[in-house]
Amino acid sequence: MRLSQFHLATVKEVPADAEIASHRLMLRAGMLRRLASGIYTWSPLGLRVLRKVEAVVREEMTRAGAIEMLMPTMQPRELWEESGRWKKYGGLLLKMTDRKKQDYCYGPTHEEVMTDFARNELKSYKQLPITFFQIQSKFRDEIRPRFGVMRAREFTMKDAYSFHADAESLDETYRTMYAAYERIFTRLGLGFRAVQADTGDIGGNASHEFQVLADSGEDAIGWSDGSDYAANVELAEALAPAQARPDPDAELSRVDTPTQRNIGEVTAFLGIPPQECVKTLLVRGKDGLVALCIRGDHELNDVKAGKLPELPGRAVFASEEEILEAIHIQPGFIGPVDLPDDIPVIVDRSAAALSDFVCGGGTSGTHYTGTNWDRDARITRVADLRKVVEGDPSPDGKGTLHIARGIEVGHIFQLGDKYAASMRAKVLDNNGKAHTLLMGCYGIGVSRTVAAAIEQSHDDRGIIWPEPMAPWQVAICAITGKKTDNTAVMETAESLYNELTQRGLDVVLDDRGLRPGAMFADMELIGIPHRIVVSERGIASDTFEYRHRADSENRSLSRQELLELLG
RNA sequence: CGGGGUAUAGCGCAGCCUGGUAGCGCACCUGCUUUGGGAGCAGGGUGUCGGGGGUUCAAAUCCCUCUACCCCGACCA
Repeated sequence: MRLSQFHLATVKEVPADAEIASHRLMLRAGMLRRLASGIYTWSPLGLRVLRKVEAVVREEMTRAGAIEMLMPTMQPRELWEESGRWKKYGGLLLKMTDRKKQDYCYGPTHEEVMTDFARNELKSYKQLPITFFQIQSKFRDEIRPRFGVMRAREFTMKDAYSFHADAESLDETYRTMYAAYERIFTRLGLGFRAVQADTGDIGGNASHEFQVLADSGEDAIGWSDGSDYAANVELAEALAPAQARPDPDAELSRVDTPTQRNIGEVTAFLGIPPQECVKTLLVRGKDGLVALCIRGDHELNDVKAGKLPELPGRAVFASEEEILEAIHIQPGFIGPVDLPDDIPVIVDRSAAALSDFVCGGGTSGTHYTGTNWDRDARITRVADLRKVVEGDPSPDGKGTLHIARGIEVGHIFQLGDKYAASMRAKVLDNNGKAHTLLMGCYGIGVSRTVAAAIEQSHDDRGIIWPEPMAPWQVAICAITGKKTDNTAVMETAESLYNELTQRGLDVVLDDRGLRPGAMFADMELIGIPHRIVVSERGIASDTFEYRHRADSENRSLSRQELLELLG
């Protein structure tokens, strides 16, 4: 590619609303243009990168035995009614109506269409196992799109679906896909970690997320330093403290805390550490309010809480009005001591292990000290309710947990018969008997992966692409200089360009005739891994100036050395 | 959806409080000079001041309203 024939549109200034490095740099490099909230145009430069990611994904999926196909973005309501997700999927599902008043949605995922395809195409166990995949646009009407393509509403996803006669086969393909994902993210040059994950709304059994490690990541993952245990904190189990609860030795007494409503204020006021406090959170249960008690220094894990049998599948905090109506205690002063008997009290393992603790006093402006379970307060049940924190013991008993931030770029699930059963997708076994298909699904956020790579690899000058993702591997900058006769420079540059291209390298020739500083700044901003400068100076000494994007020094190389270096 | 904010040239912003000729930087166009780290000088404005309504002799500015976007919290590739 000759840059003079391309559309490169870098900018020095960026829109003020770009918050994170990848979004800022994608805009500055001119990879993206925002069309509407969470909806982006990929410029020619951006598309080159997107296509590189797609190519690696496609290659590895094919290597893993998956077969590419393409499903529509528009999906009829009937299929989503069959699976029960037309309503259940909620506001994320963008719905629309055609001129005949037929309802459709823009596909946020393709389990329904895929299962419909499978039940029509697959008749016999002899066709199994089989895995299909596609790379295609999805639309999810996110409540709050942000960070450019990191959390866009329209985005590019690779989604694959496998079909099986039995659980062993599903498990085998799941492991194959897991390995394929490791290969994909490794090949793309990303620092990532596979972690155990919650199955969320998609449902099913086993599930892993592939998280690119980056401080700006929206997910928190817990990993052990003593084993290969790693899990999304939504899922990571918080074990009960090793030591048994000490016997009570304090009297229960009520102290005035006139304006101290939260743990920070109460602990500062009473001069005690937060781990000696119990906070009581009221959430909406299936039947009235439910109290959740956790230690003052811990945070509620709402995914774990949502799975409690007392809750309707998700944890939603009760409003102040609901609380006042039900128990006549102001939030901030609620404790387990004075709760009405019809409110279940679910206590986190760590909170249950406390003695002589501080909790809400049950009347405005007071707290209890010296509180003890059983003697002073009722426990309906002890459960794992909190988020794991740095320093917790690993749930597998080996090592200590650490918390890292991650960007979820891939997610694989064993769905089992979740969709096949409701949509009656069956095949005949070797006895001619119909069996419901088992299913796995495997997603990669292709466009998000582009942003994640930048998040993980950039500096103050711009993007530093891992070579397999770079829009071009090599940039040749032709410095034509002040003399009118620059034929020598251009001829040398073009001959080098031709030679490298013939060797299979993806090369861009910057023949725009800009000043050197402007060329260098552009090539650094758009993150080209290898930069070669062709100038009169170099021609005079029969060398090329070379610099890798990650280096800070130039190297002077002969043509032969250069060719060897670039392989 | 709750809370906070913004909307003026392609981008980043000032002007608004205290109503009176639409402005700055970058980018862009023309010319000359310049050419190894985002060049200099001179000239050029490309605008429905987000939309609608109101107050006023006069509205970017004051009032009402609508819309869009952004940030902080509940979703997911």
